Amino acid sequence: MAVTLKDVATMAGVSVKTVSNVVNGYAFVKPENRRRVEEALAATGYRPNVGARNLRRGRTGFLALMVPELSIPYFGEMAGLVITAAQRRGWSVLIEQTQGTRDRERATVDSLGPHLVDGALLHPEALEAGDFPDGEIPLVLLGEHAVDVALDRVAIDNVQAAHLAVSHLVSLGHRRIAAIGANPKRGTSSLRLAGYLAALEDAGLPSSESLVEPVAKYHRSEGAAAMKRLLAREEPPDAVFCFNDLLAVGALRSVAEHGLRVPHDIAIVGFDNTEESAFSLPALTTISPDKAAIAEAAIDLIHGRLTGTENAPPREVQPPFSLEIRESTVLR
Amino acid sequence: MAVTLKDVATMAGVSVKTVSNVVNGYAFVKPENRRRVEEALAATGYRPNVGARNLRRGRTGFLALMVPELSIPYFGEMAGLVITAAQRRGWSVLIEQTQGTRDRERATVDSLGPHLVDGALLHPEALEAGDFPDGEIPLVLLGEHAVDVALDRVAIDNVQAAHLAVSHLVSLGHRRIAAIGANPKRGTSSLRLAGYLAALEDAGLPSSESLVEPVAKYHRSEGAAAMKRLLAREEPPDAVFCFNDLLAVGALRSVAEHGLRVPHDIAIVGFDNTEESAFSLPALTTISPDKAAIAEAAIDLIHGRLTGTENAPPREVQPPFSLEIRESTVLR
DNA sequence: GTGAAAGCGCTAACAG
DNA sequence: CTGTTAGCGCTTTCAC
Repeated sequence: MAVTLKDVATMAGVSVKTVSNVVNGYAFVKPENRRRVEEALAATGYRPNVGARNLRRGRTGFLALMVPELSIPYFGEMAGLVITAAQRRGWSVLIEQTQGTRDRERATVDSLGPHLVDGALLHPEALEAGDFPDGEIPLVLLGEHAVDVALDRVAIDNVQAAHLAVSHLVSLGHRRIAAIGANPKRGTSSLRLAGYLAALEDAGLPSSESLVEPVAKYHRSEGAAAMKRLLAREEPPDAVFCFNDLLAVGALRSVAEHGLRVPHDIAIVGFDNTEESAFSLPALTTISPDKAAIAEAAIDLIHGRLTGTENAPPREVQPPFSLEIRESTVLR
Repeated sequence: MAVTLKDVATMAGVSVKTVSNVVNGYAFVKPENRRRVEEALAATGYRPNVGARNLRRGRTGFLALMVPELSIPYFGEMAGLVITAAQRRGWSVLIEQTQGTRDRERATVDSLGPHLVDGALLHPEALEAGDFPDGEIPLVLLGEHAVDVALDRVAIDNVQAAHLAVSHLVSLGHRRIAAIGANPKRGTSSLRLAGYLAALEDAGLPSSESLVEPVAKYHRSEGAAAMKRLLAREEPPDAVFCFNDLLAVGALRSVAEHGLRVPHDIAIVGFDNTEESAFSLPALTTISPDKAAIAEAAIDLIHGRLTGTENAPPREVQPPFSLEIRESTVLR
């Protein structure tokens, strides 16, 4: 069996309290006792029972991170950064996958008691306003989801980012700029769509939705299929703004299979700056959100709620982003 | 404050035990009482305190998964599958990242008390035999790491897989087959290297290590750099076996930048069949381990240790793998 | 400075 | 069938 505080106390000939004091770094312990306790600690290889400690303290030491799918590069990268950021505050991270379905998201959110985790970072895809539990633990929303709920939120300015991406295409002289990624079923993509339309309008280009290709999922295969549809049109576009890098990678493939070249015949811009996008052929021009800043901000928000002013109004943090210009729009 | 079992009991006018029985689905409860308890449960919105329950039961409901980096596609995909497999057994998964350094791996492994998690799946990169703690909780090793320690282990047959990949290249008529990925500092790549060398030998080709390019990390940039070195040689290879897909993707880029074509001038094979590899240009021929089977097997092993015969000798499971033939070796 | 004792919320005996 | 009673291992009053 595992060594308990009591075992150590008996061995050192002191009370549990004293051992607890030593273990928790309490300063005022008689040197003599401290020495004996430390010896016993070392001899037994004592390790605190985190569960018991947390039961007593009323915290768990865990944070939950809810994402659609870890196999999607953006979420894999974000999860890695969140884990790193959480670690600095002494938290371990528990990951839940929802596949982006409302059912799974609701089930996950419902299971998040204050006993299980101290807080949670949510990347919802389909959750609606009423689905959120009443603030037992601090929740932070990640990403652009448009749901209207009074929670802390961290996301880059998606409208501006999309605007920047499309303006880049405009400045390169493209006139028929399509978009891949609108998703009518979910509010998810509305901001990027808005930024796209606004940029066209600002450029004096016809900003209808006729050049917008919807997709069901933000996966490579959907990007490829959408690009095929675009290329089959009477007047194919001369540039495409994809709502994420995965879609853009798929689009790249369809363009190549069609015998056309990027960026000569069609320019392509992605979104997320996943590591993969720097190595595709051609490398993708893409919106690069400061992912580390997103992770840090989210962890800080949770930490703030837990320590400071519990009932402050919801905060919204917008980390910086930039446009990473690569070969898919500008040939080196 | 959160609702406790006691609150519900008071409200329903029964004892905690009865409420506990209802909550835990114990069959024999007087219908009348059951009804009242269920009402109270619903009225209060009671949710069990997992921490307390586990403290009592001596289990935690958590499993740890240790990987180098979640942003590496293979690990992102594996983590996703592990979480899914664990969920079916009622476990939540805690993810720890080590960057593949021995220090961080050791720190992680040391922190894995029986109080924190019920078991752990480890994907060590640099850990050595003596670094493992003495079996307080069931540990399962993932991947080909060559360390010699008496633990359950799940990995495809890396020697055979590498052999298959290289034999494919041989059967296509290639004679100067290089390898990218040997890593002298770590034992990690020794099996794939062995398979590569064996395949060359079996084919009657000179199997020296002269065509082997070492890398420090299995990242795209290292693959690109290694391929550059290969292309700068007096006699460049006509095919390359990369020890993972990331290296292969990097290699693909260097070949393109060099003005050569894959597979016409150089054929390339990867390893892992990450989703990205199906969409690179050209799509990668790659070894495809059955990742879902790996995840399932690992979870089953932990489960087995926890329920069944604790002290059975270590088991080694070798899930199936296959060769996914794509454009980087055979033009469609 | 340190010990004794209470109890965090829950489940597992053990009576009844 | 159900109530009472002990703890799980820890931290925290509160005395001494």
